[in-house]
Amino acid sequence: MNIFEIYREKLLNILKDLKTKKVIILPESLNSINVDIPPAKFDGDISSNVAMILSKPNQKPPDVIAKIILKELEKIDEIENISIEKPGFINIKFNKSFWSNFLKNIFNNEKTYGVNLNQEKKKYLVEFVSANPTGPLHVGHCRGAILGDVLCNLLSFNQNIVKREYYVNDFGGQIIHFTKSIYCRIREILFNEKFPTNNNDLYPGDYLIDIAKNIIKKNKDLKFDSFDNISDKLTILSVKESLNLIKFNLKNLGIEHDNFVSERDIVENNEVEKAVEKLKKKNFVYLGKIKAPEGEDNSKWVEREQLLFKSTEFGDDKDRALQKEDNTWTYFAGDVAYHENKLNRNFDILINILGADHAGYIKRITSVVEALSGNKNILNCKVSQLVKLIKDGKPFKMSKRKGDYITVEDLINEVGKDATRFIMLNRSSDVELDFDFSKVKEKSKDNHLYYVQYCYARISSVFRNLNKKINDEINFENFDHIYTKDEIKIIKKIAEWPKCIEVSSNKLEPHRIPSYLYELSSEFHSYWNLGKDDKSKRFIDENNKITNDKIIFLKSVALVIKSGMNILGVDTPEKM
RNA sequence: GCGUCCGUAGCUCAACUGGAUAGAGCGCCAGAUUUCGGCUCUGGAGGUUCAGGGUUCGACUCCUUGCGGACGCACCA
Repeated sequence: MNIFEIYREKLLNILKDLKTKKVIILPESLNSINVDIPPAKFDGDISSNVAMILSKPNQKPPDVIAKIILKELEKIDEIENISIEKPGFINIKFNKSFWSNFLKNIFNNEKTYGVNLNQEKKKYLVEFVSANPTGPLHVGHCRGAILGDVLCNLLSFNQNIVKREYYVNDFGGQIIHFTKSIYCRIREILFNEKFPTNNNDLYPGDYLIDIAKNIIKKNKDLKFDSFDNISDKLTILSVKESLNLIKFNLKNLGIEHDNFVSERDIVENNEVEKAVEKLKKKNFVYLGKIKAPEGEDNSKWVEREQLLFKSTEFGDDKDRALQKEDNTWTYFAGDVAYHENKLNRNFDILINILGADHAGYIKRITSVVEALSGNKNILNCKVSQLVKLIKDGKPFKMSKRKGDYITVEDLINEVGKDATRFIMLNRSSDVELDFDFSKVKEKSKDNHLYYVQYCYARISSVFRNLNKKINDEINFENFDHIYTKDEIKIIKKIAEWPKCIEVSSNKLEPHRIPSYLYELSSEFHSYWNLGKDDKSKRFIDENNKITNDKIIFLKSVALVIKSGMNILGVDTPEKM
């Protein structure tokens, strides 16, 4: 039940009809014809730009075209009034009973209200977080994690098949350093050997001590007398422990991945060789040299002949190295193999969520996916910009105990899962985000999460006071109630919900959802406040009764809020 | 030097892949309510959308040049 979609269809049918009658000529594409919400001042419910689009091919001014279409639209019963505005917009106003029919239709199929049913269903693979398994998650990972999770929720809400994936970088230099750090901590615990403080490669964080203790406890038979003897086994154990830490953090954020892919497995299964071989066959690999970047300190730069991928053919600014000096694979080579692995699993769309600091990586990875698949549009990378934490108007750091990081755990302990998720999603991921602790904890209109949750709680309280359940069946017999102007304003907002979902999922930009929910809540609270002065506008009357139309009205608001909050992964408590 | 993202009200940000007179919240001003200057409610002021040029019926949105800010620019992951 998307009234914008329905009326777009109706318009297109009218156009096709007029075309066969040779009244008008249609342009090649009808995509730019849309049905929208008119600005509030025009007293219309929906509007269309159709006349402007048809103006050129027909060589007639828009208002002339608009008048032709208007005549056809007038035949539709539920339309009360049509007007043509300045350049040629057509504004449609529905009659009053339209809105009760609309609500009735929502509850005919309440589970799919908002779902874009006309959209083609696809198989998505969303890779997100993929933080190095060398410690707990910190705030920097948090925004991308939530963005990825909510995109998945959104896509599956729209009935697509979605897999959440985490790429575990359990291979390479960082992991060796990490394992060595764990080894030193174990020696510290078991043999009282002082942890080296002069080695910058080692990880200093205190959480390593906990990991070390866990490993000792779970592996009583292991001997820690030589790093070389134990490093293979210890690497696996260390990665496992720190991955557990990450999974715990993610769980507290309400996030669970379907699949963890290990870089080590990719390398050890010779998938890198196979992927590079494939690129070679397609002639995208050669031996060559890379120039040092300009404007930086290049004193240490050594130019050297090496195996390169021709990413410049796809618009990258330089070709990218596949092999290191010692002939082992670069991180990029591993990622090439990983993406070949993804491609072989037959998804329609791959989505990667990256942090702002990895934005420079996008060009080469999209290049290589295009090279491997021949498909330019299969991989879609989303970047989430930085988060600035603010307390008392100043940027601040929370936990010194755990190194310089502010961890996800700190954040959740401080403000909770729901607030973290809601605030992180409140802005476009393209924009830096201020995360203001004092505001997040405030119980006022300023706190958007609180305001939306409060709306749901108020609705729940009505049902509670009446000893009714919000999920009780609705009686639609003889339902043709005429809603008031104030109510219709809110019902119109409810009608916008499918549009909000459509735009959010097409652009992969879920930040519209919190904004939408805030607007809906705001209108609902205003309506609620009207009941202060005007008792007829209260939901429960003097005799402690409620009318059927008000139940339906309340339930429709609750339905949309609940459904929106589900997508955001945020709770809707019935009492606050 | 190059690449990516951003620049909108005093502040924090929206603007439905190019639509109409650019919208919210906070702050400010004026009222209402209130045992209070706090909370809540109603209304109001506030804009050359960083600057210039271009594309068209129509530009915050697209192209181009410049300015300003953030991030990145190994064989590290």
